[in-house]
Amino acid sequence: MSKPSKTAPQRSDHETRVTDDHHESLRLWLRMLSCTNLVEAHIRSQLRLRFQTTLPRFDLMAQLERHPEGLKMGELSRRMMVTGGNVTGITDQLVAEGLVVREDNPKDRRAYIVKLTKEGRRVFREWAVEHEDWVIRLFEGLGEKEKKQLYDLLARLKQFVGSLGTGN
Amino acid sequence: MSKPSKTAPQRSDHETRVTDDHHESLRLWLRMLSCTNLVEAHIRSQLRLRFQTTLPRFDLMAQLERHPEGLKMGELSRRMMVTGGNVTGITDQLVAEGLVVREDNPKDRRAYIVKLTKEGRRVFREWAVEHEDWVIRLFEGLGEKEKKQLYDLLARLKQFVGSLGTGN
DNA sequence: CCACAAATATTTAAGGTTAAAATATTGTGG
DNA sequence: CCACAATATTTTAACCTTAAATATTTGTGG
Repeated sequence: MSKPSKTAPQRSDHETRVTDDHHESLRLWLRMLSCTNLVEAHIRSQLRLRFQTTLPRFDLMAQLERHPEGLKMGELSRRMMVTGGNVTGITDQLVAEGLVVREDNPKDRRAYIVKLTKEGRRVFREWAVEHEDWVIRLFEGLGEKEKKQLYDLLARLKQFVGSLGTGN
Repeated sequence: MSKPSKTAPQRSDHETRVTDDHHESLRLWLRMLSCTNLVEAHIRSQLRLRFQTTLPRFDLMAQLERHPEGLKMGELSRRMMVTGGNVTGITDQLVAEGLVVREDNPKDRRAYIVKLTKEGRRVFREWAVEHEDWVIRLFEGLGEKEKKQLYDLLARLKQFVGSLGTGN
């Protein structure tokens, strides 16, 4: 399907098809990237305006909110899909702001357990409600059915890309 | 739950554990974000390994390649969706590397015209071929029809989000 | 012509990001 | 017990990114 090939099919062959596919995938990727950038820019801007915070800070707290038992630095780094050194810096800030704590782990003194503080939980719950509102508004251009379609297509993409290994 | 099983692969990204029915848009957004991050990580890694360059550098050159007449700094910044100060730094590097030039514009001495050099065009053409190859492999998990569906859904999303204004 | 707003680009300060090196702890085989 | 690999985190250097402040030039109304 969709290999109509407006060009002279005098030799409709492998090369032609590969070339078409290249352009399709590339255009799809660029569109996906700009969509994500647009949404992300909105959210960053709102986090800054409304809560004087940043997306990585928010993201780290969101991970901890889903894991009340606490997470190690390395777990945070994997879940946030950033490198470990990065988590160190962001955690330092949040500790300084009193929103998270590093708890010593007597079982393994290499690894902390990072948790939200009481204040961190309180603050994050407020933020999360408003954050979800922004997201809902940003995706209002799609209907229920479209959202589900998009969700499912992205599931397939994610699974495939994830299966290719971390990318050396 | 209190014991982090070592065997569980644990997808480990933005998307884990948001299973409430009423949070469709949020889940969709988190999935979209992690898809984009996965693909982007692959590409950054390859650009670094294969060409010792970075995504912003590559992106700037890609914009110039599509506009042989040259672009002003501000145009680059809009197309790349980054702030102007950013483009200054990346352009400085590429000029130092001999891949782009700032041409003085006698019509308006506020604005340069930035273009690829001959060497820049040569190098970018090589890079672009391989870059397209990476992208097509990353999206091979989707069929033709699925790619088209995804492309169209993202078009709707992009148009809607774009219509909301810049947000601040 | 002149004052001044608008447009363009750069600089600055603060923070996010990475890969690689360094540090510290744990576990294991000999 | 000891050497040594594996694990967990931090540090470092380089780069990307932003928002705000600073020139510089252009255009316009008076």
